[in-house]
Amino acid sequence: MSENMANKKTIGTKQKILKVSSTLFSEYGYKATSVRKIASEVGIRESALYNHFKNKEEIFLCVAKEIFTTPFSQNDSDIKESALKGKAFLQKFAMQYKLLTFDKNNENMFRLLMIELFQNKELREQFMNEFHNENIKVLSEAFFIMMQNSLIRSADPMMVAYEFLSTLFYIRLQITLLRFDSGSTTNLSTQFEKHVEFFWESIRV
Amino acid sequence: MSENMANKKTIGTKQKILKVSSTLFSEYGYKATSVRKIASEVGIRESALYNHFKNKEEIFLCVAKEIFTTPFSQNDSDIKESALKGKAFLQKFAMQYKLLTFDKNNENMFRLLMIELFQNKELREQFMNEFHNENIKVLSEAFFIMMQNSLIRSADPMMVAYEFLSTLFYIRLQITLLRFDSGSTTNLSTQFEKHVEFFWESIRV
DNA sequence: ATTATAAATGAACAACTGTTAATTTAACCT
DNA sequence: AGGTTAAATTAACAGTTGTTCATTTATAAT
Repeated sequence: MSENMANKKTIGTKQKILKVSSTLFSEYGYKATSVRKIASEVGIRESALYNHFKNKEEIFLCVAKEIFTTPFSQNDSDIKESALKGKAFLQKFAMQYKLLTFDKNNENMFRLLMIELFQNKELREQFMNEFHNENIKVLSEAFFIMMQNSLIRSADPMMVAYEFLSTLFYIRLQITLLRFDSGSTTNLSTQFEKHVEFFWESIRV
Repeated sequence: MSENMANKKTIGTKQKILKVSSTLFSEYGYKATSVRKIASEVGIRESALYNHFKNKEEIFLCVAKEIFTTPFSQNDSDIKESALKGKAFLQKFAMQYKLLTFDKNNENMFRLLMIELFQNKELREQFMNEFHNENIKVLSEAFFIMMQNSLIRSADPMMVAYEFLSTLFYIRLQITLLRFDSGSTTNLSTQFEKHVEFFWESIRV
């Protein structure tokens, strides 16, 4: 019971530190975010941070770990099934991508990723693996199945996956940029759907 | 004569400062690059920098100005002519994009752009205007002409331009990331050509 | 009530930041 | 040779950085 309560309180401020840090890091980047700024927004002195984290970098690593917790993951049997639906699969995939783009938390994480991409080697590798390769894998499996069932014209599935994914990424980057300056994204928000339409017309047999 | 020589010397170190700064900024970003580091790599004391630039920001702005000096720019008559060649136009465009990607100086500038994209509003706007809109304009004009001449299937030219450009950007980002870690880009270097091939098959009538 | 433990505080540290001032060095023109 | 001027140096500033340490405060268990 003692541990429970103690933990509860600890986790309370610890979580608060992570939340505040996440916001600050994703706005100003690692270097420009000072431990004093974090502490002041949490409501404690900077020395109190060190009761919860070894140092600034540990805080950052904890925040960065959340970047790649993709909320949607499809297992292989799912893919096999939905890939048979052809266009509907692409629509679903693009819609999930769109949801991530407009989700407040994911938006912050994406911005943090972009800011620190060239500063942090580990982040770079994770970007390649979990952001790129993972999506390419899912997509190319789906395109392969579509080709087998003659839903789309035959080509290198990985190539097709690359083409489909790259535009999604570019749309997301542009939207994130616009929203960072509180700009309107009404024009771009339908881009995901338009992309699927265009792409399907490009590959369907 | 006096002014000439004096200027020559001034421009000598001034240029050297810009060159060194460009390298450092594009590796560590603005905040993490100190004036002392710049000065030491130039071979002077940090106070001597202020004989050439008002402050650190002015150095950065001078460096940043070079980001968008696109070495290739096509005027309207050029576009009209080469667009009629259809696929060849896309190949030429992609090849120029590829050259920029692998050009040492442009590579640094691109990295700097990515690093500071979410830190500098002016850079963000310039990215949108000169990096995105400018290319979209050229491409959509070309696609429009191709549609008029029934070289490609009819669609919204800007939409098609967007689709074509986004993949080029994504390839460039990936190559720049790999090269930053001295990774091999042999797989990706042919991606530009593959993209054109795939895309042309997607739109040709 | 006493004790044990975790969390927060205030103060200080050494290192680093961008920038300024006074001064010296070096190159050029007359 | 003397004078002018730009460019470099040395030294210092005030502020910020991440981090540590001794101390106090608060919480929960015995």
